[in-house]
Amino acid sequence: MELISKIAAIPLFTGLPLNQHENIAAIALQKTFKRGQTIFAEGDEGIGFYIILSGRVKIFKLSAEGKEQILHIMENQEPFGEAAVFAGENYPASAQSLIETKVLLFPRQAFVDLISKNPSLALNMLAFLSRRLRKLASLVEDLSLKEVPGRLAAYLLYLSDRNAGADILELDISKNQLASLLGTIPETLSRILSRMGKNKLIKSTPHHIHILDHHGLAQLADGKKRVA
Amino acid sequence: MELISKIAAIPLFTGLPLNQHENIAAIALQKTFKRGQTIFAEGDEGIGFYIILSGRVKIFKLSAEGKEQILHIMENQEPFGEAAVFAGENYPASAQSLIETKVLLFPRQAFVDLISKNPSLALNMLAFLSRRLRKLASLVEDLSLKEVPGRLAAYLLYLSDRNAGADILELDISKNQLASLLGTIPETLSRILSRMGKNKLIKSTPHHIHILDHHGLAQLADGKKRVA
DNA sequence: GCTTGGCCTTGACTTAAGTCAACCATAAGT
DNA sequence: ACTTATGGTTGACTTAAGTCAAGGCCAAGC
Repeated sequence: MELISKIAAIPLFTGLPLNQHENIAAIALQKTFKRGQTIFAEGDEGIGFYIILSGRVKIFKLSAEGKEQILHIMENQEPFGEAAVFAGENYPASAQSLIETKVLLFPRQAFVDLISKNPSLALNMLAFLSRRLRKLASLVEDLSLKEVPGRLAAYLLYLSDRNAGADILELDISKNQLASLLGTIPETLSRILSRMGKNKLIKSTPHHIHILDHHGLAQLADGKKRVA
Repeated sequence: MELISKIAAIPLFTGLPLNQHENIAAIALQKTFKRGQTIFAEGDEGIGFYIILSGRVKIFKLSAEGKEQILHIMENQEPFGEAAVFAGENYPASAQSLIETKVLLFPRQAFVDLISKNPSLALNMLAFLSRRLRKLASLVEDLSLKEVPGRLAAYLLYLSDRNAGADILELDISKNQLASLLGTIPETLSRILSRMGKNKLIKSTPHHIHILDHHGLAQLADGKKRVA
């Protein structure tokens, strides 16, 4: 069956005995969300966790006044909502699709049963949670210890790294969303992009950013330089 | 042996088959750190993870200019440094003892072996990592979406909750450290404590904070009010 | 007793980034 | 083709919180 081959390709499930893929497929539910749909909201009961088959999802928190802080942007075959499965009973943040998105939903109890019979699945999950923890720790560091130009520089270098050091980056999220990911607002982001442009660090167009000076961005990212 | 009974009492190890406690004890190393000692630094090779037997440890990040952001304060029987065991190979943040501290160190590979043979240990660990993830997400939320008075109010209420809703809180960390935990600096913290005092929300003394108005603090914490 | 050094507080000043508001450009809908 | 959103940019202004500097307080040590 087709679902099994999809599951076999998911990093979280690599290294498992092959027959386990069937068991996993047996408990998974396929779901589709259109652009902008809420998958779950902070505080909702944690019915299970999700893996993205295609599309893109933001995980975020909202303030009382409606300001949004994005914690992660999930793509590809990444899992999300796991924290609610293993601790507490509700989701610690909200999830919304940014574009049309297909996911697998793994109901809580069935997945816990599965994991308690598969040590290597447990270890995979531990690795994923640990990586998530690292990313969040680094977000805290950025928010607390860097100013916005530094955060942006770090993010651009991160994108470049993910694309084998490419100089031309395609922005897969809107600049509004990027501002929210960086913990700022669109106006500030816009001003800083333009300052970076004047400093010949980057060239910004609506959907792409061209990196002109990797080294300069790196200095910005770790606070060794400022942008005029 | 005494070590085994200590291990049996640690939350991470509850629900395990009794004979496993011996195996756990067999791989644990006891260590003692004096006040102010570095247990590991960000980027160090992750040799294993720790559980606190007594004392207090801060987990933190440092900026280029030396500003510090505390991610967690660990006490009692809490584990730390796990992220380095299950993903990546180095510690994502630094750890330093705040007072004299005794820990157990579990070497990486030995513990991974143990966990892959004990599903309930794996599930316990998943629960701990998930809770850590929640706490970090909430720190991000605080840093990004609340101002300092709101963060402080939230922290005071959290302390009060942990003490069965007590009104008189003993500060177990210095105000300098508290400032670092809240993502600010001692001067700002000091000013805000004094503003809260003038607003009859709290009464601050060197080592204690007396909560006068729970409701008012709660409103501050979720941005429904401000402090003059 | 006096001195030293943390720790904390207070004041005067600076600054990064947020708010408010106007405006432009591109894409979509009638 | 015109209108309407939506996303993005720019300018003038405000503000929370940081910096720099001075001073107070208490405990530890000579």
